[in-house]
Amino acid sequence: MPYDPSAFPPFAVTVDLVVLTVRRHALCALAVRRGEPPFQGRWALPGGFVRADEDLAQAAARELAEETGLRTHNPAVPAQDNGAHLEQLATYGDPKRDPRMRVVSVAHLALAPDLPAPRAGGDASNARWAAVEELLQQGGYGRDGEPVAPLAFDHAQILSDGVERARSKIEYSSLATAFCPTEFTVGELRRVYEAVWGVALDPRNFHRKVTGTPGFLVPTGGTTTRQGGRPAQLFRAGGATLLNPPMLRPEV
Amino acid sequence: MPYDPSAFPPFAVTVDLVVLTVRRHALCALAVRRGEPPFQGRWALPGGFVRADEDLAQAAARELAEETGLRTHNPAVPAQDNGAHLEQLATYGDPKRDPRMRVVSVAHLALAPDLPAPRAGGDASNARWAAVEELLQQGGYGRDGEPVAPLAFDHAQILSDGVERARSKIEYSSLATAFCPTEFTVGELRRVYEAVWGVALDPRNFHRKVTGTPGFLVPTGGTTTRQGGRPAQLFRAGGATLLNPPMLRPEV
DNA sequence: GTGTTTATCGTCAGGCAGACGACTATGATC
DNA sequence: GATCATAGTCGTCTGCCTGACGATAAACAC
Repeated sequence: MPYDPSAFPPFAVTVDLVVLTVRRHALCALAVRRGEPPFQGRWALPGGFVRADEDLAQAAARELAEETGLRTHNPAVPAQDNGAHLEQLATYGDPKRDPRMRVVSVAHLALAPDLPAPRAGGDASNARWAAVEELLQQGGYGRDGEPVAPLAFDHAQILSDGVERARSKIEYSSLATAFCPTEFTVGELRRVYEAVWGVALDPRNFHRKVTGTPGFLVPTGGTTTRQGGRPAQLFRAGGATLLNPPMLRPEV
Repeated sequence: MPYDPSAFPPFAVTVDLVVLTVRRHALCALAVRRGEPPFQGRWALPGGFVRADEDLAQAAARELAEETGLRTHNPAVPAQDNGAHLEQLATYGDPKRDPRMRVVSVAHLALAPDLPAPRAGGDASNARWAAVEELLQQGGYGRDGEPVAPLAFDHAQILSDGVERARSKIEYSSLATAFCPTEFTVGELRRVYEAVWGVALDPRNFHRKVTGTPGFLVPTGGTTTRQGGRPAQLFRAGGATLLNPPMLRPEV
């Protein structure tokens, strides 16, 4: 027994993605250039319509795969593969957020290691990793001196919310490992925290903390010198998802 | 320039509400009885369609007012009034969650003090406060011996997510005061924590903790004996929204 | 007055975090 | 190959917070 369609207003439902990674000590987000109005030529978050037979999480995973080639791993399964972490962020439904029609966007947050190069449907020039700081500054000039236009729609707000979610969530969960390759060193993990929080952490206290938290890190036995200096132990993410006690973000 | 409506599937968008309060030392949620199919006669969370010109938060606030008469206070303004706290929870969009058609529900979480009596559009017999524990148990028997039917749709999942959000959020924010009247005692606040977490807390350590956290509580100067025993100081919620250090939920 | 209830203050030991010294093992440079 | 720079790892110390719990205070019921 379908509803009388006149009994409620019809909406378009989309998923938008905040895809974060850490590159060159900076927190970066995936941005795509819009090829059509509105906001033609401006940068935006990747996203698209939810299909008729699709769950929201499925739609987000599909969009993520289309834009980056990344698989999503099931949160119930420990992070063994190189898949990205994906979770729902929030939903944005201001009646005027899209000038064309009523669109409700279910934003998702994805965290990925540095490996992948962007590929927006095969067209790399229309997708890039940009420093979050750069994407969020209003009307300034980017690192290359070009003027920076604000993100399309309410995507600056969405990106800001996603970054805040990531910043707080790595405090009390093992999510920071989602930014790292399968095997990583304590120093690499520390640089993730430093990039996401934008602070400097004491390497000695950090090492004590993460190696002392049960279930956070599992040593693989191997070592690496890819960061220079003394060889460092390699670790994989442990089974723990919630850190107790949590990592403490230094005061500002 | 409107979209071609055939370019995307149309959705109905609703808001559903998880309205929590603490009554008689138990965490309770507002439930309404469904008057029509599907799930006719079953209990469900209050909610309704988002109107064409309405923001999601507006729709949630409107539904909350319709069901409880509660005003919502702006999170930017300190909680001076008796308004409820309202925040977006998560969005549920499984294609089969409503058998009639494709409905995406943006669930919201509301926290309210004990005062209000339910009034589902004027019909009190179709709305009630029920212990969360009772609403979430599958196929058991309630306190009154009546058999308990599970909540309609995916509302058990939504309620469960809302409760979990509340449980974790009172750890690191001053949100527990949203369950209290404007003026309250340390003991009353402690009983809120005990009801939400389902644990017993040491009154002495709790008192030291909350009175020692800057910005959490502001003494009003008054006292009360409404709980019996020695008169207790009255407090209002302070300006702080984030607690640092957080309240610690005891291990299970 | 005695007992009960609730609020509030104090004490003490254990644990964790921040600050920081010291040592180790690599690659780079001369 | 000696020296330097870099990064990793182990310890120490001190202060703060927490949990456990004793003791006191101020109301009410009888």
